[in-house]
Amino acid sequence: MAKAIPSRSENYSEWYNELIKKADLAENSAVRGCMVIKPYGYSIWEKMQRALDDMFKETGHTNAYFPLFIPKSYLSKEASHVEGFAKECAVVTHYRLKNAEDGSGVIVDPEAKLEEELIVRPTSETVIWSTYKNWIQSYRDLPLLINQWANVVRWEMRTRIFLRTAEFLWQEGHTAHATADEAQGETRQMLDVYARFAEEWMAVPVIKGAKTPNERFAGAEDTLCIEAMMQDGKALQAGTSHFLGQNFAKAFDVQFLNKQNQLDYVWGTSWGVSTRLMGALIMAHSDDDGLVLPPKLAPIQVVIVPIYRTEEQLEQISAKIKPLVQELRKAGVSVKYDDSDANKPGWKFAEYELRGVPVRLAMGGRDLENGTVEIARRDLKSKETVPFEGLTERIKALLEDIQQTIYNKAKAFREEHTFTVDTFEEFQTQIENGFLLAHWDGTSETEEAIKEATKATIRCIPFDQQPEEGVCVYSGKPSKGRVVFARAY
RNA sequence: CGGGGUGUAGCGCAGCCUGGUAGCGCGCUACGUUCGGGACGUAGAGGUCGUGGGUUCGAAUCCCGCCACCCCGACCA
Repeated sequence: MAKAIPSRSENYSEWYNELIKKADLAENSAVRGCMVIKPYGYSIWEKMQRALDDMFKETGHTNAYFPLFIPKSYLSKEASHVEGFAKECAVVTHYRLKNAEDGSGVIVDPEAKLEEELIVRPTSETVIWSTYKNWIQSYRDLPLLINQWANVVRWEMRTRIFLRTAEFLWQEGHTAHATADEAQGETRQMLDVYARFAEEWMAVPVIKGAKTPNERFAGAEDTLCIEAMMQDGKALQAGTSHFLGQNFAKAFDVQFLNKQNQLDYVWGTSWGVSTRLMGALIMAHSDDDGLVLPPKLAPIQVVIVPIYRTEEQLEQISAKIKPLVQELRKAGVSVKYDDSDANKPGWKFAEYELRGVPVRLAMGGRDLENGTVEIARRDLKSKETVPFEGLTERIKALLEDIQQTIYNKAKAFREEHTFTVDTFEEFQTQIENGFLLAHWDGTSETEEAIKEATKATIRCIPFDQQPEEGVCVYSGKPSKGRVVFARAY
């Protein structure tokens, strides 16, 4: 069998790039740093969107849409926000083109300069809070719980498909509340939603925690995150939820009359996950033969391949398979019967493995005689011959088992690659291998120094941190608990 | 944005050093044989050699600019 993609051990990032191309998920576009998400990849994203959107609705949010363009003056209203994003903004300066006089093509019409430049949104806090000002007068208008699905642009220096592209798709929730407590509750609630989505749908275990002040979102009082481990031991920030305090309310003058008839600024949150989740999904589970998808997000959960010599044989097989396909669909299983004559069975097997289809059935002459079918699972690369009867129930159970098995595998991997370290020497050798739990003195200086020396950052101060007296792995100063260090994407 | 590398058919590559008819494998088309792990034979189709200049009788090949991608840094979801 021809090797379709490089192995993870040979070259991890080449494996990642080739896998994305060969599995038909996405490709680079003609535009620097921007990707084309292909139909197969996009259908995974749609499944993610659907599940997340349902969870947002269940927690009381509604969707809305705000403009792509942000007046330049809005961005500068919140001081630390503009500082965080200024270096990576695309700016619209003109609104018209014209034919060049030398006939060389079209040029920007210098006559058509905008009075005020427009920023292509890198995130929408500013345009949304400027709108909320008009929507909120009273505590009766609160809480305001809104989400939008959108694209944003951040002019990154170095891009990687799905993980960091100049344009990416995401959702951003923006909420306003009457009290700090309520906003903090919302911040935590949405982080929990993200964690549940990552673990139950993506089968990716995550660590929930808070960012250090250094790593906080520009304009936030507190940033919560979920962190996942990839198969090279590096961390990927999979979602963030920010408590904005009254920062944006003050910057955009969003005040309300509370029940005591006093004027006060509202409390805000924002939270988001992006197409970066696609990168997490790929890197968490896939192997050297291709993609491994959790059944809950797989566009095709079951593929059925007939094996035949003659037209008659194919007809006999199809006569058995087609009712099964109907039955599976009725049971909510997405299934593809690949009876195309274009490729041979062996080719199809390899192709669907590359695309990460969780379950494959094969039926040939032998099975016709015996009333059996061959059933193979992608995650373990195992196969067995089973009776044709009762297949629907068997497949439903198998899909659940695969979902759980790949979650358990990813979790076991993370545990095997998480180390408790107490000396800086240990820290420096073990940081190659995964996550480190180490004491930290709580200062930005130490955090920076460790980053400088090891390229590792504090991924989060975990919520489930055990109170434990200790000394900082770097400075030797006192610490009250261990934080998670790792190299990150 | 700094350092290194790559760009030739849909994909993977050779040719470039030493300028002179653009090649190989896979894929594609047709027909036949095949079909339980990426089949085989025969006959075909497919190229502004990334792009713009320059040198030359002549440029994929030599020189300069630009663009894109990959790897390593700094920055970041």
